[in-house]
Amino acid sequence: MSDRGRPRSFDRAAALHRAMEVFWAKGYEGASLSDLTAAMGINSPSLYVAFGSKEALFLEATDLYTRSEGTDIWSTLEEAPTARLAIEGFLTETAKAYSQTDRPQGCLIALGALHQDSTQGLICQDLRRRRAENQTALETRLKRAVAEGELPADFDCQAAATFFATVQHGMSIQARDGATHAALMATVAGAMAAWTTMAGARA
Amino acid sequence: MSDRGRPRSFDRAAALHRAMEVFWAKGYEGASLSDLTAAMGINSPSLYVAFGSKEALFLEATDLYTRSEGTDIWSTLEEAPTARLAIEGFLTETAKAYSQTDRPQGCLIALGALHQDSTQGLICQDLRRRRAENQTALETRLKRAVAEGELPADFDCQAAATFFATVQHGMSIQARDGATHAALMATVAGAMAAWTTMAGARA
DNA sequence: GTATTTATGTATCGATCGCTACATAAAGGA
DNA sequence: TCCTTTATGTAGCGATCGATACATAAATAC
Repeated sequence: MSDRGRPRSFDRAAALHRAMEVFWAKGYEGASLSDLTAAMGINSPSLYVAFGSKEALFLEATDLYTRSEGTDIWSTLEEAPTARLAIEGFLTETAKAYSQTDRPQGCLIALGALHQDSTQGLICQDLRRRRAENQTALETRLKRAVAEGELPADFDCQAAATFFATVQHGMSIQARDGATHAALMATVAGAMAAWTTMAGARA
Repeated sequence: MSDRGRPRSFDRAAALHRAMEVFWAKGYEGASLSDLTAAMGINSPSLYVAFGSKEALFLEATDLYTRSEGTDIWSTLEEAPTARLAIEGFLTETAKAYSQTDRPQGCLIALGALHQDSTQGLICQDLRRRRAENQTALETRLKRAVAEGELPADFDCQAAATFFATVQHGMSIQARDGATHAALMATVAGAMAAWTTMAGARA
């Protein structure tokens, strides 16, 4: 059914990847249609036929971001044998990813659209949902550690998840300010110093 | 000399305060001239005569922000008797300020303009400078504690300052996501748990 | 072949962007 | 009073915003 008509003359996946990079570097409102079409190598009608609107393109770009850029960070969380190594790996991978120089610094999910606006309510809402999901993933991993006996029963998983998620968000701003990998790792060390106290303390 | 001509018919300081709130809520690029003039209760020519340009208005607004909203946070840092209380007070005041519901959540300095752009290079640069100054203030306070013997001589003041500054930046995003005062205090507790380890450890 | 469907390139659309020209109003200086 | 200076309100500047109308091109269906 859908293979009728004139075939698309550009690589949709490649164009989406370019769009993701533009949104990542400039944010939703900072990325103009001119920026996007120039980077994607297409004209605006092609963009609208293929993706629908700027808003839809952004949502699809963030989804691609989550599936591509986020995997190293979040797979570490799940696969590490202990919660401590999971958190440490999660933050270490974050430091590595955020300081890569061949791509925008910091996280698209964290920095893409922070200022709520009537015209971009959906965008802010979607990014907030993704941030909340990430924090939930942290909390789930910590709860698993409690259930497995690695952490004490009175360990406040929600508070700890909030803390580590907040640290990661701060690292996005730090990375945007040009922080080196070493500087980001200083933050990771600080966060893991907190772990030592949190995991060792008893009520 | 300057009291010649028709006198200004609006309160310049009050108008600047309104402008600050608009920039705070919407960011630099998200705040349009229409938004600003509407909030300030003036027409655009009055804005340009009184403030010069949108860019100059923003710079003046951030300066006002630093002098007004930032004092509680940063005075605590200087006045607290110990470094531990200084950091704890600094973060506690941050949690209180960022969760006020009668003003925008989070920090103007942290969230005002994160995406560098050809048209707003000065804005980004100015905010980065202010963020760097804040981190330096933290580092200076910690160095003082080392000099006074409160902290060990091998305490890594720079790394710790980076960590606490990053936590505060993360709290801005957390606050923008609607975090309650209690949620922000969970992050503060995490950061202070790090302090316990950092200040207690010996090389 | 013809009809249908979808994509592309050109050339815009109306709306809004930051900003300003212009005439007028309201003050002090002479 | 008249001149100069500064501020205000109206009205609109050129540029750019996100998004489309339109004719044409290129595929399948029949």
